[in-house]
Amino acid sequence: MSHPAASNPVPNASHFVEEHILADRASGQHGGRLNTRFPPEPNGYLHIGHAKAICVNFGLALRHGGVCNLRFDDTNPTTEEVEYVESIQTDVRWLGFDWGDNLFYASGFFEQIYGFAEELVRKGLAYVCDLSGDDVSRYRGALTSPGKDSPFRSRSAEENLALLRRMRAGEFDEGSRTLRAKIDMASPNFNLRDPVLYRILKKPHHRTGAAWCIYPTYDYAHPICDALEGITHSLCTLEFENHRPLYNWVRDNVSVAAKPEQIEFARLNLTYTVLSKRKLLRLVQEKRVSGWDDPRMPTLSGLRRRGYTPEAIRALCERVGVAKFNSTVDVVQLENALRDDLNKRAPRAMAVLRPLELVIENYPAGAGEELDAVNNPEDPAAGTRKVPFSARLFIERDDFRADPPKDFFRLGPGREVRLRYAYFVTCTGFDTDPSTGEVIRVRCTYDPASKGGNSPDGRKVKGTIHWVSAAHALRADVRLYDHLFAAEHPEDVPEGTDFMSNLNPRSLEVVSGAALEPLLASAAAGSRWQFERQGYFCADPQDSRPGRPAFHRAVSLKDTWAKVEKRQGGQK
RNA sequence: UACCCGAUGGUGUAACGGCAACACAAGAGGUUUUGGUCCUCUCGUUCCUGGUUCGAAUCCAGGUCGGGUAACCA
Repeated sequence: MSHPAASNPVPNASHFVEEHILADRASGQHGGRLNTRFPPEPNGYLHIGHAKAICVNFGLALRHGGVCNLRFDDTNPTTEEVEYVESIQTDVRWLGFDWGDNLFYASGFFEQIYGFAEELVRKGLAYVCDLSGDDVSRYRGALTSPGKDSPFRSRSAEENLALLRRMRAGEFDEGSRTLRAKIDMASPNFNLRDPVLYRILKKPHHRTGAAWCIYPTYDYAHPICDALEGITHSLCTLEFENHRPLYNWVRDNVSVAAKPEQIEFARLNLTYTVLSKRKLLRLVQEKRVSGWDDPRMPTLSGLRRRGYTPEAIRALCERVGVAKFNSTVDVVQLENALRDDLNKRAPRAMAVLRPLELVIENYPAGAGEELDAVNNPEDPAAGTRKVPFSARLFIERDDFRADPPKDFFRLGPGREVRLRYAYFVTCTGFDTDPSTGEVIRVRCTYDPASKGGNSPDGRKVKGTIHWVSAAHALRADVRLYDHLFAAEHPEDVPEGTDFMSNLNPRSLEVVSGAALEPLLASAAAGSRWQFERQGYFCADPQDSRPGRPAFHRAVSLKDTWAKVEKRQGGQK
């Protein structure tokens, strides 16, 4: 029977899952209700891939007056910890979603899940199997050949029930027995070749403590939790497609009233990034990053610390869409979503990352003044501020060239530029370190008539550069980041190596002694700024010291000049 | 070799049998006190072959290519 969605397109649906749901509601499926769920396993921190699942599940509920539950899928105590339970809640809230009272744990249903196991046993649909792990997998058969029945498959319901109860009571060793569904050892779908429902795990659980020594598997527990919570649409990723028949088997063979349906969609992949909890855990454990919240990590805590906004992440999730094609999104999409958001909101400030002294020879020594600067040209309501100016400034080392190429618009001998919000200055010369040849000071004169950066005589300059008064500069440490991985697809590696070999050795550059405009001394922890002409930066309390703040560069501004220069370099 | 799923510009998505659209990237130009922002323009014989139809990205058949699946992980 075809689904209503197939023959009756639904307007206002932005993707196939939404279309499916709207069709269900229109036809009265699930009593017309919508209840989704986000079911993380608390064995790691949430990352940008989870953000997509969160946005899809919570977003759908929000848009259509439904409910989205947060459920911890904590059926395997060997890898799960409370630290993760807490971070996951923090991250989901930070992303901007609220589960209200609908917080659940699979472990909260353990008693009922077990009860359904006894039901399956009584119905002759499950049996206790004494095969070892190796034998279970041997009996399962291969891709092209059917499996064969376990010798324990035909035990009586009474015997199975007794055995199951003894399993629960802890009478058997870990790994010595399992409860298995009796389905079809010859099924072309491996998931139906008598899947394990319960295994013996003599491990304490972070919520149920020592109450259990048998734990249900995902395939068995998940549909039951969904049904018990009244989930209508159980959304998951593509690799569970083959599990759907098993999902339905469990749902239909235990006495739960609800009939949730599983729908699969493609997970998010990003270039220059790995998104697997196992791999991220390795980066943390092997100390290739400073922790789960290292600003280079694709975790939500890392992105947050880096300066990403929840709005930008949600915008990305909206833009990538929901489909069944396994794709990889260019990481510049993420970066661009942040630029988009922060361009509108972030206050501007001037910050010189690599200071080079600029002396204005005709500006009265020892004098100074305060100049007006616009806080955000995109937002007039943000107002203006005063910036201190004097004869000795710092400018960006990159903004001066002793021998500038033709299309370099910045400062060079004899050239005139605008100091943003200040004056036009003309370079009169520069001093070098006699031993190294390095430029240590640039000299110039200013035009008093150009105060504020205006040119009353209509004179044009191609370049406008930022600056900070040397005497007023706030010294700070600034961390510049590049992709954590140097390869576009980090998992594409030659035989014998793994994704770790693609780590980018230059993913972190610490610039110490940047010169910032004094205003930044009051930057609140986590506040985000645009350092003019450079990028968006976030104040980090963890790395700051008194009088010496630290900033992370969340993302650079687009840099047309860098592109031009690179192209010219490539021509040579 | 079995089963399941998929295929639309460089990338990610849209189209619901009727002019292939949007975002990003790339390129060209314009505006600009950020080489930012903003604006304009350029960039596709919809994987192939055949069929149904007045008409196919869409429906059908066969193929090709890609992904997933043989944990007591989720």
